Amino acid sequence: MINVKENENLSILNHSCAHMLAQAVKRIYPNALFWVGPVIEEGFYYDIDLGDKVITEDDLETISKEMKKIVKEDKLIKRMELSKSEALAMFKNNPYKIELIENMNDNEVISAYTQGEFIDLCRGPHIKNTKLLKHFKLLKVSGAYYKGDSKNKVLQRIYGICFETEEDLNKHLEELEDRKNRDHRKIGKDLKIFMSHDLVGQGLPLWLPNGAYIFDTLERYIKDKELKLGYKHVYTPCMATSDLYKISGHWDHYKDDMFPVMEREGEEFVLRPMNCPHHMLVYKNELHSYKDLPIRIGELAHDFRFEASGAVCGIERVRTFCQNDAHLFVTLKQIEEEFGKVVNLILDVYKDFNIKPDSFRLSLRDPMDKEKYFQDDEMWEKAENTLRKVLDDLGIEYNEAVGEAAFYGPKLDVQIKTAIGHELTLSTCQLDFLLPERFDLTYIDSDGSKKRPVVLHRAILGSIDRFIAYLLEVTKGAFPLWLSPVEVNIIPVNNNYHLEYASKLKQLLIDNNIRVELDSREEKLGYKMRESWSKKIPYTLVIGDKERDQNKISYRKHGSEETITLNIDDFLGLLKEEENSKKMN
RNA sequence: GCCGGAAUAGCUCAAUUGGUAGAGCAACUGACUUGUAAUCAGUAGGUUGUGGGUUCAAGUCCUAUUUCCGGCACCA
Repeated sequence: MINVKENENLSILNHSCAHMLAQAVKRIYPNALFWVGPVIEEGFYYDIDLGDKVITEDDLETISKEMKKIVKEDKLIKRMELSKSEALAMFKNNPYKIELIENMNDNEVISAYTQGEFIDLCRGPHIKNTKLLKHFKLLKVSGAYYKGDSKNKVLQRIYGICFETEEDLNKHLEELEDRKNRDHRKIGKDLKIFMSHDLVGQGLPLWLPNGAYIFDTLERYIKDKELKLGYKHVYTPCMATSDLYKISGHWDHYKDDMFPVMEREGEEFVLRPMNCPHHMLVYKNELHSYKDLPIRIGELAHDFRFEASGAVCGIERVRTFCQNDAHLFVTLKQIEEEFGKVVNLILDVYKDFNIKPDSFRLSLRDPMDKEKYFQDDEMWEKAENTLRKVLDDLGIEYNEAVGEAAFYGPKLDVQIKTAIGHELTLSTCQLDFLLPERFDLTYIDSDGSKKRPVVLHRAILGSIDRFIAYLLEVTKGAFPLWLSPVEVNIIPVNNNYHLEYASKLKQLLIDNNIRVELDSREEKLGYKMRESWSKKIPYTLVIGDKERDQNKISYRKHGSEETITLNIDDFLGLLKEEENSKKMN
């Protein structure tokens, strides 16, 4: 996928195209007031105040036509430089531009660009004339909060993209179309992974047998890894009294994003939005010696969050989800080593799934945000520097994101990009000095004194739900053998002659723990092959005279047109080997 | 939640300006007995998301609501 921002020529082209869009909008809506029109990874947009007017898809057509006219007019794009007072005078009718100008330094040279009758405040640079903007497309329109703050009014935002050639533009539009076919919602429906129903509710997916198999297999996979690394798994309730979250501090931050309180016999209960408080109590259940630490408590835990209706998306963002959660209780000295082990576990798992993350993000607090983050500068700096050091030592490339930390501590987030371009966190590891304080957690140190442990929160697969969404998109539903709900599909050439042998084969595969189906419907072979292919079953066996008489099997692998004939034992060996290797396609 | 758009058979989609809701696939029945990406014929399938309203007449217009889609905001 193209990244316009990383390509200097394309950036200039798209920025100029944003100006041309504004010019066209101004011609059609003379009262339009313009805010900003930046270049983004996927082209450009312009935020516009049109009063009560709302731009529709139809209006995009009209605006596009006007833009094409401007291309034909071949306006020269000229730069002019202004003093601050000249700029203020020139844009006096546009309060948005005035605001931008007022925020500039008094002695700064302010530039503006003109093309025909249109002028826009802009740093530049731009292309020479509008003729070069021929190959553009307006893509979508939406409301966007002024300055990105939901308390502000909504401006009209128009998105578009511009290329140097017609071919580049068409290629990009095709890619956009192709992304829709990789969307986990489409694949999840086609392959019967999950469903939803109005009567169950928004963001509450139902896992169908295929999806449930994948879900369960991932759970066993990660639990096995964790067991080997000394994790102990627990089961804790999906609910608790609201007091638990008042102690943890989550209540103050997130009560509006939780399902509302259920009250019975004078007690208040809530569905849990996360598991940290439960695990704190598990730790607190016994007295701990420094010799016991680190203690690693894990749980595949179902959580409930009342996500904003506009945020819910397939199984990628839901209102009930299963976290691959764990809390590591460590001494100060163990932080670095344990954090490093978590990062290594993440890398190990990513190797199994061939995951190439978009970025590693070190999420820091915003020191200005006194409301979200607990106030203890020393604690924050210590925590942030520790994470930084471990990442540096491990040689991991990362970017730092101020204001992305949890309220209780900084974290490492592994970011991925979905097929339709959402940036999401897959794995996370968070350092926390606060909750041990809130829950008064202690261990007895070697000198007999009580000490406070530190907590690492971590999720490797993140939420199983989101992880499956990701897998659906990168594999397009063609799962590796070990995760495939059905591994082998047997098709007899002719039921009259081959069904008996095919049935025996099926039983043999079942006895060897292979997930197998036998398609004995009275349909044409070609028809059944097509269906087996479209269900993305890894191995399709065709069983006829040859196989029956020689006690063999013939298979075709998903994605290949080659037919291979093998002895049954060899085939079983092949399946076992492929399953164990966890090889991705 | 905010700004828009959409909702028609299990799925993918049709239905001129308001005038008898259709097709393909899937399902079912029958015929065909087949060696690798759709055999043929037939049958059935719907209170057009839901509730109100306008009209002689509503899938189509108005209204409320639910869900979905595209963004924005949010994401412990």
